[in-house]
Amino acid sequence: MTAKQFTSVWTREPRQGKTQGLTRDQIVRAALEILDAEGLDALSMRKLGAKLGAGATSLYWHVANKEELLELAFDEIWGEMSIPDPGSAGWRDTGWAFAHGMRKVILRHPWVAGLIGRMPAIGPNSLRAAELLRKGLHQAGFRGLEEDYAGAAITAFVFGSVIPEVAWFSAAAEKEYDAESMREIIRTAAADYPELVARAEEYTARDPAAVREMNFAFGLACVLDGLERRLVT
Amino acid sequence: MTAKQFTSVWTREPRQGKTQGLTRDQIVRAALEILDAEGLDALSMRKLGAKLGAGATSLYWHVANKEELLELAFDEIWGEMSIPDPGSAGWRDTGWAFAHGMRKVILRHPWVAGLIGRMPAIGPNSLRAAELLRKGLHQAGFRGLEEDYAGAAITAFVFGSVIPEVAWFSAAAEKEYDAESMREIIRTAAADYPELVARAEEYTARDPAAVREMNFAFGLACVLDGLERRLVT
DNA sequence: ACCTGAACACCGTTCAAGT
DNA sequence: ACCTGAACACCGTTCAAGT
Repeated sequence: MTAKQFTSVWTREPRQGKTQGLTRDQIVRAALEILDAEGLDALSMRKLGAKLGAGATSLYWHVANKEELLELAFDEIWGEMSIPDPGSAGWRDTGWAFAHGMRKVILRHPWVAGLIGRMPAIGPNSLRAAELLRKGLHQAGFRGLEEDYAGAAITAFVFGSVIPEVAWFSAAAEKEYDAESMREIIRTAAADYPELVARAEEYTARDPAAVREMNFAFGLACVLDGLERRLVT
Repeated sequence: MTAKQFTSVWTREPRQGKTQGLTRDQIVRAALEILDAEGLDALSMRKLGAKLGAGATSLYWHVANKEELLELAFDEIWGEMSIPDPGSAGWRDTGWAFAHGMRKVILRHPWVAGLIGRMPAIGPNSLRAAELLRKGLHQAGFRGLEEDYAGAAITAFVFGSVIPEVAWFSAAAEKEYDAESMREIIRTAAADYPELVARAEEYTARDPAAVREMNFAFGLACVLDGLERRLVT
């Protein structure tokens, strides 16, 4: 009945590595290498330990568990996002750059897609980004809860766009599916809905990267238009 | 080098259960019970087998692997979505109802959040829903690729909103974290960003379910406004 | 302070064997 | 046609023991 205490990597001091042995940074860097090269499912404590020339269980000295290690890795990559200071650019440009920046980071590190929403984004890099977005929206004129809502709308759209995007291309890539056989499956599965099939055919006939870009730009423009309208009235 | 053939549960006939033994339906229903009661991570082939009074490995006669079993379960729940026929309602109402319907389904079955984007949504229920959305947007006036983009914008927003929503409350619920200790962590982690902390305080001070509802409604209205504007001009 | 190895309690899946 | 059990190759994590 008594509620458990919530704890977090971000409010606990890392154990201090004087000079010897492993450091938390080293571990996170090695984890990122595995994640980038082989994906989320490929990261195991044993494999990570081996890569560092240590036993798997040694890692537990530096990190409470795998979940917290992933929190550290998750935050790390948001450091790559370059966001224009909302002071100089207009809020709409800031939102645009923010959304595209997030998307690029996720496409560069597809494994994050599997972590989004699973962990609190309260690491330093996540917070830095959140603060810049908040500042931009505040300058735009949003106040109080609407400041949150507006920011949530943008990030929700980005996450919801990019998660399936990543899943499709990384599944297709790592399993090397034949594109034509995928189309064939869709044709027969959706045989009852000819218009849906027609849409899928046109969609897949073009350069996939370009279509996805346009898809993203279209939706983002909708969200930003909606926000703008909420400011005017 | 030769690309692998893509296969799918949806285009393969289920092995026919004459009268005896397990059926695929039975397995999927039992899986859904475990998923609803205990969540995605709690579903294992062994546990599912035991629930059905069978060996874990018996399941592999009816289902190729766990992934395909999850595809079946994933599609099943979209059957609960009731969508107004776009013929009678206006497209904006259809979009609104569609988005809220999706959200409700996900909140009722939080485990789906972990599957979104991970599998092709080409089961019968998913397709039925997709077709209704497509029809609504077509009637609204969208044509060609914009029909896809408009639909993708709506679903992206819904998924991106609901995934973190589900993650937070289900993590908080199942681990029974003390709400005050979570606020405390945020306060110290975000100590450098007083405005961000202030936002979080206001956000968490209110009835969480109501705030999330408003958050969702706000963002959805933005997306729909944006779509509307793209129709007019 | 840091690391190790053995051990525990799990996984998904394959496959020869049974009925 | 359907199910079983043993087995394989893994997991994350704990903990007493080492240095």
